[in-house]
Amino acid sequence: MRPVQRTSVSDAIIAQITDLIERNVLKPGDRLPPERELCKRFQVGRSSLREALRSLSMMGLLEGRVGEGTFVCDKGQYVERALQWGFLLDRKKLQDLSETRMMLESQNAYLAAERATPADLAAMADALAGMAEGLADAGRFLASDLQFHLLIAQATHNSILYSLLETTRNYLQEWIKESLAEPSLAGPRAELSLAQHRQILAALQRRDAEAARQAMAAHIRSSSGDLAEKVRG
Amino acid sequence: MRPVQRTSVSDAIIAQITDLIERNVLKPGDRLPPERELCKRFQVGRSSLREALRSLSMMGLLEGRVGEGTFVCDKGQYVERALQWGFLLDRKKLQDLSETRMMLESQNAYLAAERATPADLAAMADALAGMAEGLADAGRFLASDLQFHLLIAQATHNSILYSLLETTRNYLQEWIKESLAEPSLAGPRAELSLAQHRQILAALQRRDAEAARQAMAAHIRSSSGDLAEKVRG
DNA sequence: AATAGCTAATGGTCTGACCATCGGCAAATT
DNA sequence: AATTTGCCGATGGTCAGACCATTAGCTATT
Repeated sequence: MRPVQRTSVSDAIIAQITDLIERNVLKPGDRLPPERELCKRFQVGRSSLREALRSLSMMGLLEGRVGEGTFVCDKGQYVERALQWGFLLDRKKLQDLSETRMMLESQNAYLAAERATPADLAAMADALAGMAEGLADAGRFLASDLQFHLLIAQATHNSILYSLLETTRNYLQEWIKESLAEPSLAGPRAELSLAQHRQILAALQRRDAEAARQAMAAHIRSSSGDLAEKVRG
Repeated sequence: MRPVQRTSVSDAIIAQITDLIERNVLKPGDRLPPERELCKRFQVGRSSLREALRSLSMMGLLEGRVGEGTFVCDKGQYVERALQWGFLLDRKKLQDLSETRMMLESQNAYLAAERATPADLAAMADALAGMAEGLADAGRFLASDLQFHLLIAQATHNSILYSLLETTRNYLQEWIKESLAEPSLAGPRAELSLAQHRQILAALQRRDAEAARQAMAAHIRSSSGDLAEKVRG
């Protein structure tokens, strides 16, 4: 004997709708029939239907707009979202996260060197200019800094890697803010950071993947050195 | 002026409960108060509460057992729920994911070479022996194979990297099962794979991080070559 | 032609009810 | 005394109906 198959109504609805989206019967942007209409078609109560729709919304498949209807989202964020939930629980491990970030950034630099388009490189140059102009303005400097790193991740043209870096940086952001509050970033440190970024961009421009990776690794090591100490302390 | 903050009741509940789990107030295995009790505490209707609980269940954070109550899942099970949607990946995403996995695995090998304890190495040797014994049994061979890779990730002693690798592999495996036929692994391919694993372990044992990374990269490149072709086709 | 106001449709929420299942307990059985 | 049986309350799962807030589209007023 084996455990009997116990199916939940909501799960069945979720399966059906997911199947429709997979088979492209429901295309991104399409509008679903109203909830009350779906209730009649599925022969279920509105609660069960809504629980199903809610779960699908949470997964990024659907989006409900009050007064308008329920729509199919552009497919794209499932995996990223799942990965995000994935290590939601281990967030205490800052050191691990920091290490992961460093690995992502250097490896992204490696890939970006091979794949960056002229437009990607131009955008990075812009961000670098923004950093230079913001030498006196810590806020603007850091914004351009962040943008530079995200542009590199974007230049890998790998959405998973981009989203992973984005997520790790988001988690680390609060501690980064803490370290920027100190005057340590002002003056020579900012100029060092800028020089390192120039080095990275130069490596990318001449398509030297290994140099790009090492430059990025060196940059992060030096720029997050005291961050690591703070974490340990 | 800016758009006013429109908060949904369910979302608020989801935020509160996830926060409790994150802060470890709710530990894995714990039982939540009954739904009707939670309704009174949150001052919300049961529909909204249930929509929230359903979403959390779908994310693998909670598990409802009829007649018993709602429980916090042990962390780790959330991925299994999520990988149900693995087939929604398009080809580009699969390529990206595959690339991410390769990067994670090789980098993990690098770190593992520096950090693996004797116990870690012994466990890897065991897994390798399991592969050797399972040369005729595809199921056992693959299980030992997977275990070997997870052991390497574990040997980094970085929970984030481990969880990331676990997630990516789960996603890929779900898809591999559907698309990749069995016979390709039989015979010489399995022996090649085994030899590559031996090479990796040897590099780890002599603490040669760079060699470990390259050996792992080479292994994955060769072992996932036909997968990549299938993805493109 | 433009605006204000109305109406119907829709998602969001609440309430109360019923059902199937599970755990625990007491009575009945061996 | 140990085991089985049957029952009861608690609980999650489901359903139906109602009300609310928001939105789009139409209508009538300006």
